[in-house]
Amino acid sequence: MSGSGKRMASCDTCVVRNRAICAGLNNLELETLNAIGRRRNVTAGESLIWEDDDSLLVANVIEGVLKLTTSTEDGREQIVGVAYPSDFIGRPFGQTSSASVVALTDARVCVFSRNDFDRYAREHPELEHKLLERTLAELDRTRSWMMLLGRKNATEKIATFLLEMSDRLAETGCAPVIGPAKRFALPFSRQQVADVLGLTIETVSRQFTRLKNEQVIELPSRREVEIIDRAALIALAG
Amino acid sequence: MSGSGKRMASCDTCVVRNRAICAGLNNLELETLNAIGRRRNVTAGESLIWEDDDSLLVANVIEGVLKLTTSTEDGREQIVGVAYPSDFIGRPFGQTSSASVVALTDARVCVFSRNDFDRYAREHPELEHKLLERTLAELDRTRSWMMLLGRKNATEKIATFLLEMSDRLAETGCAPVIGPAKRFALPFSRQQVADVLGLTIETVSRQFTRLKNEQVIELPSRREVEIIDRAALIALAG
DNA sequence: CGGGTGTTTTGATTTTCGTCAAGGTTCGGC
DNA sequence: GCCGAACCTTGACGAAAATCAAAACACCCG
Repeated sequence: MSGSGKRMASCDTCVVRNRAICAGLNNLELETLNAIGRRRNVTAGESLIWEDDDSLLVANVIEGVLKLTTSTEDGREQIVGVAYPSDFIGRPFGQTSSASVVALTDARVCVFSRNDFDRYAREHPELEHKLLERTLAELDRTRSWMMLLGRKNATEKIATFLLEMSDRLAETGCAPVIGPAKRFALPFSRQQVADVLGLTIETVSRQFTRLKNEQVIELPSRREVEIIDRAALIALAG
Repeated sequence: MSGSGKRMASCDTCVVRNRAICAGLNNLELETLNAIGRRRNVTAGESLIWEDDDSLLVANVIEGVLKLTTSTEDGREQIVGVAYPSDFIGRPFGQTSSASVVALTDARVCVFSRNDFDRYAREHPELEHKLLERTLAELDRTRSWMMLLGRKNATEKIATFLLEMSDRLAETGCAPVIGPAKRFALPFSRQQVADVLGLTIETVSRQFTRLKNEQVIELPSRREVEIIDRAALIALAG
């Protein structure tokens, strides 16, 4: 038995084993990684990392959704990223983290101390490569979000957001879903949607209502969205 | 002689040799890298990479400043990044580039075909590591810019922008400047400042005028800025 | 040096979204 | 099933920035 006590369950059974940055490691490498990490459950609303803290942790998301946020002193908040299963979170390599990480749903993560992880990564180029690819992809996504924040109006923001949600949440589903989700549960409150899009909660609410009235979407409950007219949504996304 | 014809001048004399991702490579490694890259001059306004193109190139900036932009079909533009000497540009590893790259000033870059670079990088973990550190830093910067785009008002945006310019341009100077630049030449037109901040040119112009009237800055010419009251600027940046 | 072009500034007006305020809805606990 | 708290929606209003328009300025080139 490699693990004892609080060490994590074997990576063999990990549901993100083939999608996270640990994909491609052989059994021996995986065992070493196993030895420095541990599983942790985070309940919705709980913080995993604080802004400007020394960023002691990095982690892989196994299950659930988490938000990355930055805020100003006077309390304005902006969500700068969203982490889904198999995503990597935290800031390796010697900087303090520029964002806090808070669970939006109950979540399960596989955490490492930053130091342990840094050391391990430097010894395993294949893992660093995976991390690099992931970071480049995240940078691309972030940049296209800048376009949204800087140049799109409220309607375009909401439409773009709903389309992205429908794509991202489809990937997460257990069944091999073909294409984007038509109906899904939002992992965000209205305020959090506002914090993603750089809007106020009132504007978000009004836009949702408007899209519902125009039969573009249906809102079966507060947290659920059904896309009725995807083409219209795409047109509105600009 | 390793190089013939259009191959680049030796990296030995490169001014960013110790700051770019090639720092830390030994002479042999550098020679191989030398063999797949070449120097290129880009004049102000010229494109190096087009949005959604197959991104055939990656490059290191040797001298000058370049912008990374994305645009919507209807012509709205957002500058999503700015590259200074020693920065890396382009999208390695198999994706199409999500932004176009255009020179703001005359610039000199050291370009590689994406395929050559990818192959070389995978064989040189030390270089991949440098690239990873750089990408992580860029992601941090981009995220703090999202905060600005989503949650700051015009005054705060302009103040933050001027402070960042003063820091970034100081680093670039030849002399070992201590601290941020008090006076500097903007590499951006008013329209480009607007495209960085998600504002219109008129709003940018009015904010500049206002800061000048309030004696926070001086504007010796269209492209020059002098920071008179840095503390006030910091306070305004929010 | 002067004229033409493109850029920037300034002004007037409109639009969008934020703010403030009140009323509903949902949900969990007792 | 009722109560309270948190969350969401709606409305009226106001402020900030966008838009539209025109004038002023810088710069290039003959």
